Amino acid sequence: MQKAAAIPNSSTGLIKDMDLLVESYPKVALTVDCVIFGFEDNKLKVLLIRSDIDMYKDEWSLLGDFAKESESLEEAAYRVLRQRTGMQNVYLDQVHTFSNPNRHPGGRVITVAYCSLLNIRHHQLQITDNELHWHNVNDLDSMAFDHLEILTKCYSWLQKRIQEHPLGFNLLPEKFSLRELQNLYEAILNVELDRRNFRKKFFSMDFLIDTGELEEDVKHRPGKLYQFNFEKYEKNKRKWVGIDF
Amino acid sequence: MQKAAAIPNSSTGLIKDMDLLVESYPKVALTVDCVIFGFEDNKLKVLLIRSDIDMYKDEWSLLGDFAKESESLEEAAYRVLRQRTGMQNVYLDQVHTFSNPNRHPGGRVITVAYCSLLNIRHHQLQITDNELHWHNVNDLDSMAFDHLEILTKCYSWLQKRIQEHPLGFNLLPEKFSLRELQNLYEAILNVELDRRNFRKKFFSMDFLIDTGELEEDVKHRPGKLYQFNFEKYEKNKRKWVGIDF
DNA sequence: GAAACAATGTGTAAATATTACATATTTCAT
DNA sequence: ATGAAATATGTAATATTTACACATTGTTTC
Repeated sequence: MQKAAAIPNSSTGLIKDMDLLVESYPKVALTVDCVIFGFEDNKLKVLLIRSDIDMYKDEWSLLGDFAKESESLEEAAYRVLRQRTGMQNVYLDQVHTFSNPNRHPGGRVITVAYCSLLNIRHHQLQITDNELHWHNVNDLDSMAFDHLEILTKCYSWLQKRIQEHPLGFNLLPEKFSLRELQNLYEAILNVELDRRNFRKKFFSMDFLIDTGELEEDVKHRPGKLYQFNFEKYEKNKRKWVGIDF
Repeated sequence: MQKAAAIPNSSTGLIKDMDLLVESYPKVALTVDCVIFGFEDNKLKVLLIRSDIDMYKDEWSLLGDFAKESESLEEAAYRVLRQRTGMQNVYLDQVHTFSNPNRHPGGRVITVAYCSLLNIRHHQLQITDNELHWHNVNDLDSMAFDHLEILTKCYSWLQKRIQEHPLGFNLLPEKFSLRELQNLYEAILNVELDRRNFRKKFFSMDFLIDTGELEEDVKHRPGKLYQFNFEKYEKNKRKWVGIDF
């Protein structure tokens, strides 16, 4: 059922019937894919699901879904997060859109990749559900569809982004030690950092709140526990990050 | 003509008929919009076209088009650039995807914004064609659709990006003076920069080639003309830009 | 409970990068 | 020849980053 292209108004040259205009062009299926990062055992993790597609039956894939008729892609991404992890108010950011015509075996499907950061402990993963699994980001070398490419892009994005904004806090528990924070940065950036300089840098940023509490159940001298001052960060981020969007 | 949803294989739970799967979800029209930046008279410009949509008949819009059946969005964006400016091998980068369900009056249309940088002089704009026009980026306060939002996003993106990568060279003639380069940065970042420090910084980056030539037709002492060493930039960008993608 | 251990917590000097600022040089216009 | 207006360059002060050493605190072991 092919509709005719919109016909410009003969006197003005302007298109009046927008519906006809839009209908006359090819349409595509649209998905979102969430790259959900977590942090555990000093390793950066990503939440994956066993592929439900026959041709990728031995592969893992990102958590995604088709966009519904009248939701924005951001809404769709939040919906996927909520449905799969049960979590709300999770950090989420759009990273890139993947549109290779052959990326999906079922036809033309465009996907918009979102990067999400959450605290694994807050998320009650049904371990009984062996369809979902946290993977070490650095151990993956094959995934369904073009998902490894998407993951790689989001990982690079995160590495860059975490050096400009303190996103890492989203991956940590509410209260954390400086050592945990440093382990997180080392895991994401794949480098070793100097303890003293790391500490100095974070204190100079001035959005760590000393809770007065100490670590517990730790083998040696317990470290102080801090909280992230989200409020202060929101107020000041323009200053210390430079021009940004 | 509604197709049934894909039926999982009863024994494995895996989906076999991908076509059915994809067909069973809502589809959307897909466009690319190119934010084409240029530089002239020490002002940052953006190339816009008079809207051909009746409801936006007094507004300007970005250069865009619907994606064809089997081209990637990047290909579509290059096609738009080629068709509208006649130029090839132009700098192009994907910036963001806009998906507000109400952003287009004709129905659900997703658009992927690309940022492009080109040298206005290389581009033979048909000035007779009053449909196309270079606008001062900072003078725009209203556009068709959500194009002002898209432009704003791409402009912020450019401001950030130009401080990490020397993209600005794409906006300048092949040979340029240091003053022109500085004017460009000042126009994009909307700041005044110290001449001496600017010079020092760029020379330390070490991809300016002294052509030995001087400016001509200039009122006072002519400045040296430089070329950008694209080769060296490509080889070294990882080092001086830090982690990036 | 004293000593060894293994972390945390803190300070300081050196190197590097950024900022602020001044003077000499070259060409054009008169 | 002179003055005007830009280019070209250097240097000191400041801020940031890096490298590195020692004291402190709580745990474990004997």
